[in-house]
Amino acid sequence: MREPFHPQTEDIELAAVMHALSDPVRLEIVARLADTDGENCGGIGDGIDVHKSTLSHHYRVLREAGVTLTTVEGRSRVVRLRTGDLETRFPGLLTSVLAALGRTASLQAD
Amino acid sequence: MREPFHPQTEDIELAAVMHALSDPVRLEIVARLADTDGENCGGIGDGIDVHKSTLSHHYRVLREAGVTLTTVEGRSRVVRLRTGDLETRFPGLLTSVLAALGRTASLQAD
DNA sequence: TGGATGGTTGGGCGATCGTCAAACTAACAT
DNA sequence: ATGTTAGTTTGACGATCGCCCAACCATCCA
Repeated sequence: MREPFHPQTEDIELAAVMHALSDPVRLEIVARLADTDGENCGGIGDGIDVHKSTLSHHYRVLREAGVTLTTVEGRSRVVRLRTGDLETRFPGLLTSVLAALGRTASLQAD
Repeated sequence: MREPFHPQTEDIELAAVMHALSDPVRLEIVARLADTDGENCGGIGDGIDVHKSTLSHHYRVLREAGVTLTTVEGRSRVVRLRTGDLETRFPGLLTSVLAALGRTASLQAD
């Protein structure tokens, strides 16, 4: 399958990022991505109690807002936080959000 | 008039704050509050092109999320950013948002 | 080729959102 | 008392949201 759409770093909009991070399910996803060094934790819906299509929707919102990077690996997807891009675009923002979630940002280049 | 409802500092929720800061009009309001040392800039709708009731709605969202503090002064309201409370609850968050808006946080105790 | 796996897409549902308009309330001035 | 000023509240509107279900599409393995 084609690689899905991702905004360029400079096209990431603050309002879109804030909106993406305003939903409990998406915050939980982001928290888990932070736990696993920015990578998706094996199977796209690891214990979050929503339908898989709902989860797919949330992953899309995060991706299109520029929060995550989704790459296709065979028949599964790997999702990573765009830690570096976000730090470039909005310094300190993701770090403080992760801190608020009780996580630590593991800064790495994307 | 009665003083309106404000959440306690410890009751401020991340998702609510993120949601409050995910709308362009509200981000503009926050940016202007940051410009005027956290205070409302004379007249609650200073040049933002929305109806006054819409503006009132946005001020309520910000207040109930814990982003702003609204006090009644005669027949007008004074709105301030809850800079200190937010820094306590979610360190660095408001600062990075204001930086993203091209503003500087003027940290003061509320 | 066929079947299972992993995820997306589209439709539909109720709920919430941002907006405006109109009515209302409270504070001040005359 | 009357009017003005400043803002809230209520109700309505279309748009979007989060959710599920069903159908679909790719990929991999037999």
